[in-house]
Amino acid sequence: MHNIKDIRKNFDEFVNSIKKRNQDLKLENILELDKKNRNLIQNKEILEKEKKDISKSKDKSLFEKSKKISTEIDLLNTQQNKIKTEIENILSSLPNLALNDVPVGKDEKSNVEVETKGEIRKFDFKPKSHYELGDSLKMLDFDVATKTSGTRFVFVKDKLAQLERALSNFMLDTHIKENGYEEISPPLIANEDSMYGTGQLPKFENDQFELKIDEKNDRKFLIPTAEVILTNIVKDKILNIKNLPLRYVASTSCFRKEAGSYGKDTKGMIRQHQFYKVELVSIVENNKCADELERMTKCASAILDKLKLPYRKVLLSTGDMGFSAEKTYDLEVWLPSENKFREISSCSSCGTFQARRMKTRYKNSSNDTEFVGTLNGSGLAIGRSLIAILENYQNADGSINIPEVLIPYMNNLNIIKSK
RNA sequence: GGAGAGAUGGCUGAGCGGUUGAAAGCACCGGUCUUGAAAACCGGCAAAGGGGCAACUCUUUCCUGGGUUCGAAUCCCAGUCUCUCCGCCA
Repeated sequence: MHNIKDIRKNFDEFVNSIKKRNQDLKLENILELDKKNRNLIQNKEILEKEKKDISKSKDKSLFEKSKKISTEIDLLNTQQNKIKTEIENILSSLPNLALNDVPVGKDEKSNVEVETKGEIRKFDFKPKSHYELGDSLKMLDFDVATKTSGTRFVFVKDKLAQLERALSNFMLDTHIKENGYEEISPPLIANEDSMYGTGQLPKFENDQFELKIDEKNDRKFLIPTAEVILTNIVKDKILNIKNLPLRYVASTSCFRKEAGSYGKDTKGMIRQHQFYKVELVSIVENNKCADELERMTKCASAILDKLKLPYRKVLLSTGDMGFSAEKTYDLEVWLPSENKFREISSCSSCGTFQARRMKTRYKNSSNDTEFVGTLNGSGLAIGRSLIAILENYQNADGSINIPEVLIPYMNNLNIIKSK
């Protein structure tokens, strides 16, 4: 959420920056609405003052007049509320502005590779895809998932299910012990307010699974990422600067409709309606976002280092970033079967964008109230990690070696073979 | 599902229909004292919005939305949430 005052002050600049996010916007009338709004506020305040003075004076002869003023105020109020909602509707649908060091571009083609790490393995046989491997191991079952649930679901079974658990525990342990994150096991359902706070609503309602609960007002959604629930921990709060930064980690299921991705990644478990993800969230003083983003990305990439998976780090362009982000690094892991890098983590700084929506503030060193900075990142997506291990650690006979760091989490199993 | 209780500033917690934006305590900030710290004492300390270059000033806000009243944190109605007890259940 942007501050209307800032927009008012630097309108042209604002329009320019928002255009970089590829928004076709109808911003022309926001200044006009703002002007009207402020006029109404001023008129209202005059009347309110008058009314207040009358009631203070306790002068009975003025009571009738006060009544009249009340109806006038009511009138102004309805007018103002209408305009205020209009302004809010516009503001709440505007994406965050990109930082200056973010490459400008329409889409992922303008992303900038920052670094490549790890060794891409040379196979002396044709590497199979994860779904071929999973199928021959009889440990990934898409057909039964289709039967019980529909497309874009999968049954992970036996040793691969264990591997999935192992990945989750390994990542959690690492972030807790080495990176100072606090472990949270959160609700997987978020209310409308929280979804608004992190920016999933109102614009991306179509991507969300909404629950039918027998309640009148409060809408509930399955979380598309733990970011929603972890970030909203601090909703409506004024935090003590001493407690910052707050760093949370959670391993949760995530639920996405993947609306609009028809025909994309339909094979395998790259793109599912439900998947596990270990999520990192940081709440920081707003001038520390940039540093925290570097730190967070390192925390995520360290997992790939430990798993000895080859990957590259990419700085997303203005057109490829998410709605709430001001700067985003993606980590992309190498998938031999596709012969390319695929996203496995996305780390974003949102600046004060989400904090404004959530009303999360802190007192700075001179005791002024300021909005916090929020960041979130995957550390990492579990499903895609599983895929990456299957494909990168496969042997010619279809068996899978277990990455060294995971062996203790697999009860010392070091290879997965079909029975 | 049945029966009660409650929702007030960063936190805890008073509150009478009329200088209550709100007592008190804690926390926080500044000062005195101290070699330093602590303690003690003194002072400051809500947020959002409007106007003003500024000093400053005005308005709104005591869960939310209605209502009564010249005037509502305080009275009435509806809703949301929280807690306690009973029942049921992982």
